[in-house]
Amino acid sequence: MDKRITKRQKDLLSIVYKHIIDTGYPPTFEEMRECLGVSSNQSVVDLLSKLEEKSFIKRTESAARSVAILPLGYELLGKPPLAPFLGVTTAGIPIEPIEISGEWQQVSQDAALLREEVFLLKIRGDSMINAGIDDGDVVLVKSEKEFVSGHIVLADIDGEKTVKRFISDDKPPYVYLKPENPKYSVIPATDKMRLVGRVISVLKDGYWKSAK
Amino acid sequence: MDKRITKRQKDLLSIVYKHIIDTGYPPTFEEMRECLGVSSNQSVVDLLSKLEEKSFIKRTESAARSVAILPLGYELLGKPPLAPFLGVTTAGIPIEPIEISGEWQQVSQDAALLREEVFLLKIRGDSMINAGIDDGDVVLVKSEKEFVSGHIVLADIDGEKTVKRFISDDKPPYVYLKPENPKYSVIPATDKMRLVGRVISVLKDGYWKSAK
DNA sequence: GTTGACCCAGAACAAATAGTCGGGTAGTAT
DNA sequence: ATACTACCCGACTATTTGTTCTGGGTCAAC
Repeated sequence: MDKRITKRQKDLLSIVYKHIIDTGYPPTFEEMRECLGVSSNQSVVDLLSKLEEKSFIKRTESAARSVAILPLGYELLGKPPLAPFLGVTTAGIPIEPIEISGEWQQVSQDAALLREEVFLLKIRGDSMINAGIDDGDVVLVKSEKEFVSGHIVLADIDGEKTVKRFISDDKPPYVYLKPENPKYSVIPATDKMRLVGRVISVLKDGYWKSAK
Repeated sequence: MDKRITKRQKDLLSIVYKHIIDTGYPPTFEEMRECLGVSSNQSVVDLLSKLEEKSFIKRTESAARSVAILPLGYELLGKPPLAPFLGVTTAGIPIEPIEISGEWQQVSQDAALLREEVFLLKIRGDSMINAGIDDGDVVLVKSEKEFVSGHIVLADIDGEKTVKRFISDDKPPYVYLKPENPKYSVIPATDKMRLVGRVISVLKDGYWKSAK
C-alpha cells in the first residue's frame, strides 16, 4: 500500500488536530467539511478513509466525533504526540497520587498501584534536592524491568518505597541507591531491595495550579 | 452555589476521564449511562448538569461527545491536567517543542511561542544537570510575571533563551541566574535580561517512548 | 412531618451525525 | 486511448445521540 500522503489528506489531519487542540474533542464530518471548504462530505469520507488506511488515524464506525490521531499522525504533523499525555496508562485503574517519604519509609498503599505501567507519587523529604526533586513535587514513575546506572528510580526496600538515584559501577559497594543530598548516605543493595520503576517526569510544586 | 461534589458525580467524572484516556475522545450519554450502571439517561443529564454548574466540566449544547474536563475537574480527580498539554489554554497556536541550548545561545524561534501560557522546550547542554535537567530532557514552561528566588526559569538574554535557576539574595551580585553545574559561572542580571517563565515540569529523556 | 437535593425508571422526540448512491473532473500512468 | 487514483458535487437515508417529559424513591436538614 502506498504510504504517501497527499496535501489534501494532510490538510484534513491538521484540521482534526487543531479542533482537538481548541475544543478538547474531535470534529464532526460536517465541521471537517466546512474547514476543508468543500460542499460535500463525501470528500471527508474519502480523505478519512485514506488516512485510516495508512494508519495516521483511527475511527470507530458509526460513532460521532470518533477520529483519534495515531502516533504516526503526530509524527507526520511534526507535533508533540498528545496521546501519550492522554494515555500514559494501560489499564483503566485510576492513577492516584500517593504520598511517599524522602526517608524511605511509611507508605500505606496497596501494591495494586505498583502494577500500573505509569503512576504518580508525591515526594516528601529532601533526600533528592540535588536532582531537582524537592519536597512536595510529584514524580511520574514508569514501571521498568531493566535499569541504567544513573537513572532516578523508585525502589522497594522490604516494603518501604523510596525514590533515589540508581548506581551500578565497578567500585564498592558496586550496586547501591544514592540520595542526591550530602546529608544522607548511600544505600547498598540487599536482597530485600527491589527496583520498581523509573522516574520519567518531575512535576514541580505549583504544577497543579498551572491550569487556570 | 454549593461546590461540593457527590460520589455519583465523581463517578461520572472518572468515567469521562477514563473514556478519553482509552479512546481519545469523550463518551456519549448512552456510554456514560452504561458505565454508571443505570437504565435511564436522565441520570446522566442530571449529573452532567451538576458537574457543569460547578465548573468541573464544559459541554457544547446538542453536540455529540462534547464534554470537556476543566482544570477544576482534573484537580478533583487528582490527575495531571491534560489541558495545558493540549493547548486549550488561550489561542489556537500549536505548541511546538523547540530546541534550546544549555549554553544560552542560538535559538532560532519566533517569539510567538513565548506568548503561550504553557509550552515545551527540549534542553541541550549540561548546565543544569545538578538540578535534574539533563541533555535531551524536555521541560514544560509556564509563563509567569512574578518569580521566586530558587525557581528554575526560562530567561531571555538579548534574544537568546536559556534555562537557569533564578536567584535573588542580599549578597552581590544580588540578582542573577545560576547554572546548576560547577563548570559554569553565574550570570548577573542586566537590562537585556528578561524572565519569561518558570519550569513546572521536567520530562526525562525516554518520556515520549513511555506510551506504547 | 415536610421540604428539597439527589438520583433513578421508562419512554418519546428532535436534532445531530455518519454513511450511501450516483455521478463528475483532473491528472497521471500504462 | 484506457485505466486508475485523488478529489469533489448534491441529495438522500439510517443511525446515533442529545433532549424532554412524567413520575418515583431515598436521605438528610429543617
